[in-house]
Amino acid sequence: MENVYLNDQAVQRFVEIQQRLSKRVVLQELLDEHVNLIGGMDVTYVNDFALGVLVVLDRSLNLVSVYCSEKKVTFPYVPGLLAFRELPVLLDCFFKAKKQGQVPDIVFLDGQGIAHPRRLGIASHFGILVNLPTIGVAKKRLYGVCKNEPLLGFPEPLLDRNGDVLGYCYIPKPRASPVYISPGHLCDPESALRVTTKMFRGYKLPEPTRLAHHYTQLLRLEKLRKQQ
DNA sequence: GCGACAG
DNA sequence: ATCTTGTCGC
Repeated sequence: MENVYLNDQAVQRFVEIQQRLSKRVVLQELLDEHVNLIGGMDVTYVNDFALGVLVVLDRSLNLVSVYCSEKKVTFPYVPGLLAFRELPVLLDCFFKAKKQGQVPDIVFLDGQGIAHPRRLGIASHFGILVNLPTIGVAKKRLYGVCKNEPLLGFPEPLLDRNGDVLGYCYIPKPRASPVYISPGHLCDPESALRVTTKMFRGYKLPEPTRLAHHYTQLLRLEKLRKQQ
């Protein structure tokens, strides 16, 4: 069920959905005092299954809770269409948290926000669907260019073809490759940078996504152990 | 036509 | 993302 191929017409259908949704993305200042409960999400894969995690942290970055979900994968990985592959399992995690009355004030996702060909990376798409501020922190670049190479602790603007700032390329740790920070929804590039730089604790990734990735790997080991 | 291409 | 060991360095 994983060998799903998308022909050009199918790709175009999803691209049009993104173009329509991207008009709903709101870029605005996000105040620090509105960031108390912090969410972080990630997804891993085991054969045909996607395993998702939502971690919730308090403003001191202490872990408050972990929500997880498992879904069969029904969409292939296509650069630019990542959200259609990962959103199902992520939304399920989010709804579990919501049922517990534990909705984060902001959510960090592993991937791009508006630093995307149609300004609708997975962080923006998720933010629109749940109506929450989101920030995307990706380990690789997808779209946009930097004028210079970033230096440790000195963000370098990530620009689109018109010179508009999409986000920032940033090296949080010595000898680490940069991460790409961009606002998803209800946030702007400057706020995304300011809030995200407060989330680093000595690792390449900010605590919300780093912890989400950690729990996702634990789930993966558990899943592999059960089926062998 | 040739690269680039989140996870 | 995943497949995978050792190794350099603090």
